[in-house]
Amino acid sequence: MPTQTKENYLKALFFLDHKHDNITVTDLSKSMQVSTPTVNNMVKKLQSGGWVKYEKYKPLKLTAKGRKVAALIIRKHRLTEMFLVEKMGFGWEEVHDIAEEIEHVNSEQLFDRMDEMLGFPKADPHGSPIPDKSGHMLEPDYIKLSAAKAGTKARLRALDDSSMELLLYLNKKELELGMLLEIREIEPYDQSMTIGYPKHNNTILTREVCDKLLVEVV
Amino acid sequence: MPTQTKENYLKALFFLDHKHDNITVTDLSKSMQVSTPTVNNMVKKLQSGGWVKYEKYKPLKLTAKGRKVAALIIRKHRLTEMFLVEKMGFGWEEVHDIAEEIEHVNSEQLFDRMDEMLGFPKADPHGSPIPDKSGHMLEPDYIKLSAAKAGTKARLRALDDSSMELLLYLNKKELELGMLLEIREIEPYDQSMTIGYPKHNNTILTREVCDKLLVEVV
DNA sequence: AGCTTAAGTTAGGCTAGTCTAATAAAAAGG
DNA sequence: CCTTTTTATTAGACTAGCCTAACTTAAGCT
Repeated sequence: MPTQTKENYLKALFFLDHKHDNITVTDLSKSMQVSTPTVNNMVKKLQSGGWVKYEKYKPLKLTAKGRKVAALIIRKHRLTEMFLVEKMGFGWEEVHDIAEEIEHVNSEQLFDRMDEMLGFPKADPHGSPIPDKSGHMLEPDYIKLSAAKAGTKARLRALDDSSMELLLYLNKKELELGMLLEIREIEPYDQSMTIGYPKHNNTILTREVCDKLLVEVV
Repeated sequence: MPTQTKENYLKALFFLDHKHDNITVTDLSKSMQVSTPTVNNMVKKLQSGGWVKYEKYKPLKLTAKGRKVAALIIRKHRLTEMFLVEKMGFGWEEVHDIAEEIEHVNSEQLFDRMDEMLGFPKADPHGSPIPDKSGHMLEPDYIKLSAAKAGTKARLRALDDSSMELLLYLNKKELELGMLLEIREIEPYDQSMTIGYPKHNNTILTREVCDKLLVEVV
């Protein structure tokens, strides 16, 4: 069992792995908000534990074991977020920090029970997939709204970033997961989009926002 | 904000405070399962933080501030236990260890929400009182069943010890909080009691067990 | 009261996780 | 391809928590 700190490093590595192909010490240090020597020191320990493959001056790689540990923590995080929203009435913008702490609780039973009570959900409140008990997670191939053409109809399925700021912005715009969006117009100058969706017929969203909305074209 | 470790020391001090009048370094070291030098070192830090009053070779004392911090953690612990039992279907013998971890989660909202969902309970699943948000807790003056006379009718209200072993034993005997107990007979030789209660007319409980059952005479 | 035992304290050392400063290797760019 | 810049590593130090061994103070018992 890795310590709580090590679990956080593994989680960060897991996420970096899904973006870049080559994870550098610097990437991880930025993601963990610690100095590079700290990361250097830590990856050596993570290697001794068999969670990471590390060779001097080479990119970092998660081992299968490390990837599984990370996925199971993400599972606990996302189940917790879903539980907080669905069973305890929290808003989707309030749950991240709480889940960040509860994800380290050592109790299979607790999370299995949440899973059961939630009816074995496949995604968390932000649309991110929940890994199964063996650490596998299927990532639906949603596209960014910003990549869709004018006239497209698409359902909002997930967010590429669940920062409090974005979530509060979407709350204000009354944009929710599952809603059907229709791209009415794309402004050629700045790629901002005019979107229609329930209760909002012509809302303008900037490129920056559309980049973070993952949709399923219908 | 004390660290998680310090919170555990304060909690232990709080409980010791309710038993002995003079808390010694040795008491705390036994309760925390660490060496006396470790405790010695820690109480100095707890003093700098203003949670404990400490003078060399003198008994340890919690300050008002320390007592409040401890009570609030106990509040979080007991609300969590209650939530796990009432809202998530756990058995009263399963919840201690999980609550031991969740009690350190830093979110007033989480515990307030539990409190609300539970209807502001006054006791946890083992009958222990739940401190209020300002750290105050009223302890009902239940008596030990072992202190009652033959013929007494009393309601089981709380346990003086919630070890897994006792809880599993009580499960086996189908003894639950709130049940009306009637002392049919007390064996003079070993003080074991013959008790009647729902579905069990003549169960013998040893002195050791009766010492841990807190009742309200009716 | 004086000696013995128990309890508390100090000293010094260990791991986990962090840092800064200095150095070494790799990558980038003329 | 050689120099500069960026990135990675090493060295050494610090805090939080823990330990054992040695020593000191307090308590307990003739």
